[in-house]
Amino acid sequence: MAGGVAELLTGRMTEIIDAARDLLEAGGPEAVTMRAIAERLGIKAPSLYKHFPDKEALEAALVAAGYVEQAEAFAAAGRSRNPLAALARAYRRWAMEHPHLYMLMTNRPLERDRLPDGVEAAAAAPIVKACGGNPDRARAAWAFAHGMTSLELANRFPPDADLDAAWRSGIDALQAPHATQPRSTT
Amino acid sequence: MAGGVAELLTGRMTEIIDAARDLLEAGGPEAVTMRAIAERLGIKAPSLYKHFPDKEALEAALVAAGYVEQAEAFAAAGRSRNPLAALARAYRRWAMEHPHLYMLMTNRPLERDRLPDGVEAAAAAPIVKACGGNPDRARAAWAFAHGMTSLELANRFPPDADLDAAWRSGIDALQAPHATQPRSTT
DNA sequence: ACACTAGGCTAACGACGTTAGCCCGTCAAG
DNA sequence: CTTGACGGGCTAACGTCGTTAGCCTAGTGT
Repeated sequence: MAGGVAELLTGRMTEIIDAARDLLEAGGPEAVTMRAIAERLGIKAPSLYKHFPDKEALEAALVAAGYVEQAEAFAAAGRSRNPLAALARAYRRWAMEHPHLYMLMTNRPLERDRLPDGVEAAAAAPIVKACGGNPDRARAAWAFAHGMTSLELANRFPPDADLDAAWRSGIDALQAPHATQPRSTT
Repeated sequence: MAGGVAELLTGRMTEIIDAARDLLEAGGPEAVTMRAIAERLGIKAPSLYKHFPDKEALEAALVAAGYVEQAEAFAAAGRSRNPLAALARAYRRWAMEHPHLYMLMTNRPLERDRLPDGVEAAAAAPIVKACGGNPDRARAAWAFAHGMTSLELANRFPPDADLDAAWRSGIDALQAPHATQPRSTT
């Protein structure tokens, strides 16, 4: 059984995940209840446990599907010229189109053994490439994008903030163009 | 009415918030139940509703207290030379010391009218100052710090990632607009 | 003396995740 | 055919959660 969670999804499982996702995107996280998922499928809540051991496992599958979809959205942007800016746009865009799913994917610890291996790494790969393979800078850029996105979704910026300008400012700074000296301040 | 939530806290209210906070820091968010808070105070859960209209209001008060405390921790760092780096260290440090509270403060929307006015702004002010008053760059820096912190707390970085290096890389890039070395031979 | 109020209490409701146990259809092996 | 395993439904129920209704008591201002 090694492989952990990388088990294949039976048809019924994907139906369940789709139902959960519809509820999530329509009504936020508190709309995703076992009873509501079941009702949407015309079955009763306990039947869901024939397919997933518990709600957390179901959510983990939802998150995994999200990462796959996200990775697809990023792949195209990664091939652009000025890939960092394009990726940032794609990142923000995807999150704004699926705000609740994005938060489910990033908020809270969510132990990694619930996720198929490498699913996160695949989504992150284009960013690393866009940072010229510098993993520290790539993580910084990822953190910046996630931070902007998370704060925007959580409504943490003042209403008059110019978020486009903030994104530009950050991307601009984090670009790894000239003067990529690891030691800059003497 | 005006003033919103800026009402003063009666003695009993701060006791309740302290109890909630103890539970939060000790057992994570799901340990914070109305019954558990009450038990810690030697009373019963419904009595809490004599002091807070609902659990969300109680959590909002907890979050507000967190912002105040955070702002205090940042104030000192803001007065350092190289304030951006010092603030980043303080930011990360505070979050690591209060991980659950930090997540409660930043995750999920949490409508702002629950918070006393300006409590967020006060915490953000030193960052703006450290960015030479450039608000876009300040927001980018804030987002970077929050992103790094959030991803670290959510266990999103691979175990072998050098987070100190990533922080350094980001701070370095975001420092001042154009390679504004503090003392470049002026 | 009396009413008001702050702040406790018990009982209970409905929604939630979850478990136990039953049942029925399909289908391969005898 | 019969049979037996099993996938995938079902009902009933449990314990926990936030929350409400309604009662009671000690202190206080008039």
